[in-house]
Amino acid sequence: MARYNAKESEKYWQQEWDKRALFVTPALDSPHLADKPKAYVLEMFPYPSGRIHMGHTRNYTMGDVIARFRRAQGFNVLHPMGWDAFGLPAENAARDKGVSPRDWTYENIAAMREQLKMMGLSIDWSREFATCDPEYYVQQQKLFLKFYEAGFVYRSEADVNWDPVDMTVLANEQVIDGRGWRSGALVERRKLSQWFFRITAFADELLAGLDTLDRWPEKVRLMQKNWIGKSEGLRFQFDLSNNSKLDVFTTRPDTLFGAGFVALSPDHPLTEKLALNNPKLQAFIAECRQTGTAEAEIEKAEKLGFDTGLTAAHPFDENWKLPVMVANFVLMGYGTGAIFGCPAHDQRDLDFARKYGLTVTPVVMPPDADPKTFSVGTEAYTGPGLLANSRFLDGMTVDAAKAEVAARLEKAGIGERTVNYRLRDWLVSRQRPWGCPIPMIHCPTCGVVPVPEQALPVLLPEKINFNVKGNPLDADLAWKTAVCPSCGEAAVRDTDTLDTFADSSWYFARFTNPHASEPVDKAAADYWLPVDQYIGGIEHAILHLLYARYFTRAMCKLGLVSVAEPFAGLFTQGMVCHETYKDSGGNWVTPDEIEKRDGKAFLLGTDTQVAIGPSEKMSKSKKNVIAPETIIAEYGADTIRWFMLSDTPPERDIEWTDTGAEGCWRFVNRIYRLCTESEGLAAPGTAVTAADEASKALRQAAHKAIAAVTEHLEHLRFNSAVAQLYTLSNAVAGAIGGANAIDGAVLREALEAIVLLSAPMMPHLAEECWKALGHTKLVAETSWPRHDPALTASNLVTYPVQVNGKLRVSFQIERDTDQKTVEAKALSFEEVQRALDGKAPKKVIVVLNRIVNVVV
RNA sequence: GCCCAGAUGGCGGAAUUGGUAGACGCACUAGUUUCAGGUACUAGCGCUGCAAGGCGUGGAGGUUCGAGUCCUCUUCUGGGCACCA
Repeated sequence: MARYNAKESEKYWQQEWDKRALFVTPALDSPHLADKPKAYVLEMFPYPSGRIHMGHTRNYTMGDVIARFRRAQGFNVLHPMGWDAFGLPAENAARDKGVSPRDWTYENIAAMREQLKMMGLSIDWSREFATCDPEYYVQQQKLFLKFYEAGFVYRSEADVNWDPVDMTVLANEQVIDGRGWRSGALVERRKLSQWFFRITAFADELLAGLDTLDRWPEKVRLMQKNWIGKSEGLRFQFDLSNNSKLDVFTTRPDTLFGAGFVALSPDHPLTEKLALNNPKLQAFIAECRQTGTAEAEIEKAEKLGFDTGLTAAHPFDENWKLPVMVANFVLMGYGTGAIFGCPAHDQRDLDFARKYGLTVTPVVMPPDADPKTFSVGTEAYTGPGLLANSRFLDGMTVDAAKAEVAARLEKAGIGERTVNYRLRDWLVSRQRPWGCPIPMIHCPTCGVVPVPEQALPVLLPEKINFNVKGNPLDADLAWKTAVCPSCGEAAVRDTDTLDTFADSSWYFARFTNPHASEPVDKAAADYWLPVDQYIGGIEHAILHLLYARYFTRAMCKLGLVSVAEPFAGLFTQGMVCHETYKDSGGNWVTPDEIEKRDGKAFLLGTDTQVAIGPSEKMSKSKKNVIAPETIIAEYGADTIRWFMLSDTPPERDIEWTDTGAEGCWRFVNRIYRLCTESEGLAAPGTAVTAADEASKALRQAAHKAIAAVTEHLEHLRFNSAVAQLYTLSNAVAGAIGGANAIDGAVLREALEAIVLLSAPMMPHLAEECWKALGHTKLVAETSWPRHDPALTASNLVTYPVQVNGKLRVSFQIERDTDQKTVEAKALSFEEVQRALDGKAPKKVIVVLNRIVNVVV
C-alpha cells in the first residue's frame, strides 16, 4: 500500500511555490489590483525565543488557512511575518551566557525562520523585519518625536520596582514574593521621572470605538471596556482640621451619610507632607511600599491603615468629624488618590473599618430590610435599595440620592460631577538596554530637548556591557554623552528605552511597506489597512490590542494613516496543552520519558508508575512540551497543521495527543490513496452529469461539503470544516466500495473537492494529489470551488414526531407539504397512537419542514 | 480582591441559534486481511432495561407545545489585572 512521503513532497512543493513567487504581495501599481478585493491576514508576530512552539504552530496554521483560502477566492492578499525582537529574554541570555543580545536575537530569528518555513506557510518573506532592526526602530523614534510634538507624550514621576542590591529596576515578572529574582533583596518602590503616552486623552474614543468592532470577540471588547473603566461620579472637597482641603472622588455619593472615615493613598502628596515630621508615618509608608506594584498584590494585601490624627468635616454637617487615615488599598493612580470610606456598602472599606474599629452605618436598605434593625456583619451590601439613616435622602433610590447629593454639593461650590477612568496613562520608559532608545537629550540648561530628526537614528551601542550595576546604557558614558541640540553644550541622552509594547503597536502598518523612508507609506497603508483578520492569543486581549488601537488613532490624528481602528477582524486562539507527569518524588517527567499501558503511565522500559496530571499549557517548567520540529520530522507539516485545526474549536485550549496525531497522519494517507489509487476517473475537465442514484448521492455529498467547508472557513470554524472533509472522504470511500460503479466524472469531482477544500489546511498534500489527478497548474494557482445550490437542496424533509416533547417516530415527506397532510400523516403512526394511549390530542403543533409535536 | 470565560459519552467536540442531543475524530470491542507489528477493511459503541420503555448536556428552580440553547440562583475549572511578550 502506497505511503505518502511527506518529507520529500513538502520540500518539493515549498520550492515550487517559491519558484513561482505565489505568495508575494501584489504591488500597489499592478494593473489588476483594483479588480479584486484585498485581504490583510496577520498573526501576532512572535518573540524570537529560538524555537517555534506548538502555540506558534497553531497560530500560524490558522492564519495560513485564511490567507490561502482568500487567495483561492481571488483576493489580493497581504500575509507578512516579522519578529517582536526587543525584550527581557535577550538581556537575560546576555547576562547568563555572556553573549550579545543582538547576536542571540538574530541567531534565534534565523533558526525560527527555518522552522516556520518548514510549515509551508504562504508568507511574503520579502516583507520580513525585526523590531530590533535599526531600520525599524529609527522609524519608531521618528514616530515618538511626532507624538511628542503633538503633545501626546509627557514626562512625569512614577513608581518602579527597585532592587537595592542590583541597583536596578525590576519588571513585575522579576519580583518573586517581594524579592528581586537575582539578588533576593527586598524590592522597594521608588519614584523615577519617566515618559508617558497620554492614552487617557483617547479613553472616550477607544471606548466608543469598541462598538464599531463587530468582528471582534465580545469578551475582548468587554475586557477592554472594563479596562478603560469609565465611571461617572462626584469629585468633592472635605475641609480638614488643619485648615486644608482634600479632594476625593466617589462613584457612590448616595452613601455619604454612611461615611466612616476618609482615607489617603500612601503616595498622596498630603501623606508625604504629613510624613515629613512624623517618623511613624514614614515607616508606615515604607511598609506599604514593600508591596509590589501589581494591582492583584495590592488588592489582596492585608488592609493596613494609619491614623493621621486629622479629621475631616462632613460636607453636610460641619460638626460631624471623620477620622483621616492613610490606607494601603487607596491607589494614587485612580481618582484623586483619596476617598471617603463607606464601610456598610463597600467590602474593602468594611474590612478596613472592622480592623480599625471605625463606625459602620448602613444607609442603603436591601428590599424588605427594616432600617431600625438592619445591620452589616462581615459582608458589605452593594445591591440596590432605598436610603435610610441619611437625613434628607431617606426613602430615595440609590440613583435619586446620587443625583441629590451631587446637585447639593455642586450648588455649594464644593463638588462637581466628573467622569473618571480606570485607564491610566501609558508609562513607556524602561530602564533596559535591549529596546528602542528614546530620542531625547537632557541638557542642564535647556532641559529636555528632542533629538532633531536629521540626527536620527539613536542607535544602541555596538557592545552592551552587562557587568555593571543598573542599566548598561546609563553606565555607558561614551554612548550617554551628547551635545544639546539647542545650546550646543554638553548634555546626556535619555538612557531609557521604549516599552516593547510600542514596537508591536504599529508594526502592522509598517508591513504595508516595510522599506518606506517614513514610518508609514500612506498609499500602501491606505490600501491595506485595516488588517482584515488578526489572530493571536487571548493573553493580548487588553494591553497589546489597546496600545495598538491607541497608536493607530494617534497616527490617524497626525495624518499618517486614514483608519482609526487597526484590526477589523480579531480572533483569539486557545493555548496548546498536554498531560503532565510526575514521578513518586514529585518531579516533573517529560512525555518522551514515559510509556503508557492500560491508561497508566510508566517510566520508559520500566514498571515504575508515574502519576498522570491534568493537561496544562505546554511549558518548560512542567516538562510537558512537545517540539513541533520532531512531529514535522516524523509525519510532516500537513499532519501537524491538520491536528491543530481538528476537533477543538480554535478559540479553546487544545490538547496535544500522540494518538490524535497518528489519526491525522492516517487521514493524510487516506486522502493520498484515494487520489492516487482510484480507478475509472474521467479526464480532467470532463462535464459532470450524474445519472445513477449512487453517483447522484456522491455529487450531492461533494457539493454539500463545498458549501459547508466554505461557510465554516468564512467563520474560522476550522474544526467543523475538518469534520466536513472527513464526512466527504467517508462518502467517497463508501461510494468506491459500494455495489454500484460511480460515474468517472462524479468521482473526479468529489476527489477534486476534497483536494481543493483541504488545500488551505494541508497545502503540500493537496499539491501532490492535484498533480496525481492529472493537473499541471498548482492548487495554489487554482480558484476555490463553488457549489451548485440545485444539487445540495433536497425535495424531501424529515419530520420528527414528538408526543409531549418526546420523540416517537420520524418520517419523510415532500418539502412544503401542507400542514394538514403532515399532521394526518404524523398521527397515523402506530408509535404515536401508542403514546397517545387512547387520549385525543389537545393540540398538534406543526412547524413547517421542521417538526411535529402532539400535545395531550 | 476585581474583571472575564467555560462546563455535553471513556476523551476532543457537533447541534441549522428554541425544534430528532451525541455529527466528525480519538480511544475501545468483535471480526476480516497480514508470518508478525503497523496499515487497511467490516460491524458495534451515552446510561439503564429481556423488552416496551425510562433516564440523560456541572447542580437546583423557572419560562415554553418543545430548553444543551432563554431567565434566576449555585458549584467547580480556567484566564487577565498595567515593567513577560
